[in-house]
Amino acid sequence: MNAGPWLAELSSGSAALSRRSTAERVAGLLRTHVIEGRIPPGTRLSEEDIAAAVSVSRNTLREAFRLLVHERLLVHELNRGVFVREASLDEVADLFRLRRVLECSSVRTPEPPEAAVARLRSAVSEGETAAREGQWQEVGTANMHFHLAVGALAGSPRIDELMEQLMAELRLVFHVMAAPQKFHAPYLEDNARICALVQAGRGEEAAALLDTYLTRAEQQLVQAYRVVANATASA
Amino acid sequence: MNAGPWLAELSSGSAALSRRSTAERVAGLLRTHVIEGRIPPGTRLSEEDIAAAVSVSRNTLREAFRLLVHERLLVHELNRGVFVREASLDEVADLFRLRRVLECSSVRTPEPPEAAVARLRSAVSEGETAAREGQWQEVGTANMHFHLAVGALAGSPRIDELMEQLMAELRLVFHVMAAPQKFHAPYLEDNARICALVQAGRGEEAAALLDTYLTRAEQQLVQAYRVVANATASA
DNA sequence: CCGTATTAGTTGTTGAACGATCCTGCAATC
DNA sequence: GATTGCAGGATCGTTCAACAACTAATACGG
Repeated sequence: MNAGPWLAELSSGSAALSRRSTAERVAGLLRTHVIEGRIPPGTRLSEEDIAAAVSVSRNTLREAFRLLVHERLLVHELNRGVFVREASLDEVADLFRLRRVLECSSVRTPEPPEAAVARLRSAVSEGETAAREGQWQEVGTANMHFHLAVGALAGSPRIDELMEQLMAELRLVFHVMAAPQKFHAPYLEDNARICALVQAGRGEEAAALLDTYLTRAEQQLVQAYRVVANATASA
Repeated sequence: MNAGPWLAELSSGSAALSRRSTAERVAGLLRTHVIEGRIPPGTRLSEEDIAAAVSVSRNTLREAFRLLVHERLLVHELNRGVFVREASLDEVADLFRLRRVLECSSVRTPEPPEAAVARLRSAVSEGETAAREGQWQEVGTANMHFHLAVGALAGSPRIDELMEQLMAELRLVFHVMAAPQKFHAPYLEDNARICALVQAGRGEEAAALLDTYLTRAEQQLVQAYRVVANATASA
């Protein structure tokens, strides 16, 4: 019996060890490509070409497509194929609406799990050091980690999953901007303030701050969007 | 160019006209069977058998499965097949947690779209007439319509979609109960009260009422769950 | 009685095939 | 000149058959 400390470690590893189907692995591959903007929004993903490129059959590739369509990274048009999503302004607004609901309510959680609070703290410091060193790309991912940690305060697997999806979509949207590098930097202070309020148990104030924060971020993003829209319209 | 007012009307109709793929139609068929409890939770869905039953190929059926797995009505175990979901108590609790977040925030929406408020009213009266006539099945669906309408107050397509998914799962969960018929009847009064508060613009009070409402419903459901768990354990 | 090897049944994945649908370009028409 | 109609080609939707990979159940041997 004698269960040592390696038991938990082992079971946590088993999750990673659990083999995944080919379709899931292909979906993972495509996901990173799409999220990191390597495939521009609006691109049609040819079944034949991609199947050949990753050397899987068309059928399995189609299963991978279904997964990513459900994650809203791709859109599927019958008899036309799948395309990298081009989010409209309305869709961006809706994304932020849901974000606001989830994050503000998470931050109000009376006694958030300590693990989530720790993640919040580390995300804040991660962002600060990255900013000090001028690594704006890292600031962006730190900011994402911050918001994922905010979602985790609710202690809900479902909300965690939703937040991951929202953040993935958001990263996709960011790529329409000309210089997303420094976008997140101004929000570092707010992140720290929100983190402090959460630790102090002042969830209501944190929620209020987060609400205005998200409104501002949305407006900034929408504005960047309009610029691009005008540029492409005049081109 | 002279675009008349019928143009918008026409384009709105084209959405309904959009044909659906075979996989989606099969998914729809399976969905109703699962939701209405005709296939008991835990059942394994054999690819071969079902493919033959609905006369589609295994590949197409697998696509349909993927859709329903993403809707959380089925679960997929690698190399073992897909099963009708058996929700654990934790999962039910998590479902209600998300429900509470979405519905309570929706009900607080400052100026909800009039169409949603109308749906709210009609759902209330739908439930009342069904109860008067003793049609408990109908009371259940009216109650579901009520909560969908609550979600619609936010005016967010995403939240609408989430609510539909949550309600579908909930219907699946209800089937573990012995007599779900009269389950919803006691909530009719609360529905009417919440509807009135929303129309009066008193969202905060409506949210508070809804919160206790959902807590009570969850506890009642969990209790019913325990009964079944004991019954199956002793069997 | 326990553990192991075998076997049967199911899922995972492939490759090819064919009909259905969409897009492109060109000719015909007003 | 702009719109309509019509090939032709390309791509998607779906099916089918086959085999590899895996699981679960059975039979076997200690």
